[in-house]
Amino acid sequence: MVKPVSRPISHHSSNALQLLGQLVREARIKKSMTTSDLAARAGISRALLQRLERGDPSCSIGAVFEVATICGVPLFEQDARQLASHLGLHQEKMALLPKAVRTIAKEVKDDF
Amino acid sequence: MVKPVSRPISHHSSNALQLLGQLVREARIKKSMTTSDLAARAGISRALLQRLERGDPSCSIGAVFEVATICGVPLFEQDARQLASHLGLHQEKMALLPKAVRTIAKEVKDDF
DNA sequence: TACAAATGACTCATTAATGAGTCATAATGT
DNA sequence: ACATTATGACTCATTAATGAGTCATTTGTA
Repeated sequence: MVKPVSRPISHHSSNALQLLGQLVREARIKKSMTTSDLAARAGISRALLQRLERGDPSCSIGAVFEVATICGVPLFEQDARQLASHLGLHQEKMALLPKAVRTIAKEVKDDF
Repeated sequence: MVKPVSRPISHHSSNALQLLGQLVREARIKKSMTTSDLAARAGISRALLQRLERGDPSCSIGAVFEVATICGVPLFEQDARQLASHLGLHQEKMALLPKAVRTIAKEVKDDF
């Protein structure tokens, strides 16, 4: 009965996770919403919201982003319209990139 | 055998998810890493990485952030140091906020 | 062109996340 | 100060995510 080791995570990622959680919490309080309120609006359980705000890495990103959106926490851009247009631009941009990455062939012919 | 309806998600959240996935993919290609390479470095499966890049909302945010970090995709700030300091500032800031949000008591005494 | 490798898109078994519930404690408004 | 409500922190059953594997297709290069 050993408790399985959780997925290792870099310090930087962990910081980002915690910051996002705090931003959500701050925004929630600023809007005078209870944890139950926000959870209900986001269609998730209160328990999950609590884990979100704590910066739990195992939460689904969909849930986190949805909550952030409801609270008005900016995900990438300040403005939603910018987000949508950025998505479009990137889609066009991606079309120009190579479809597959080619790895340097591992040293052939060194069998002497 | 009905396929369970996936968690409803707002358009805005969906956009953000897809954008993040594309940024990861773009960064990966720019660094000439294969999906297998990046997945291995992040400690996840190739299948999960593919779902990440597609913007799948069900992926764990820990996996997504870790991959983004490895690729050098900025999560919030441009600079990692800013991220860490922001986290500190927010922690102090939070100490000043109310610990609990109080809901207006539901109309009492309307039983006539 | 032909070959080797990368990608995308699946299935399925296993593992982990989520929801529901409970309890103790802390915080708020009256 | 008191009553009420919010919060935090658990457990556990259920549900969904993840990893491993496979196959067809596409891509880049010799």
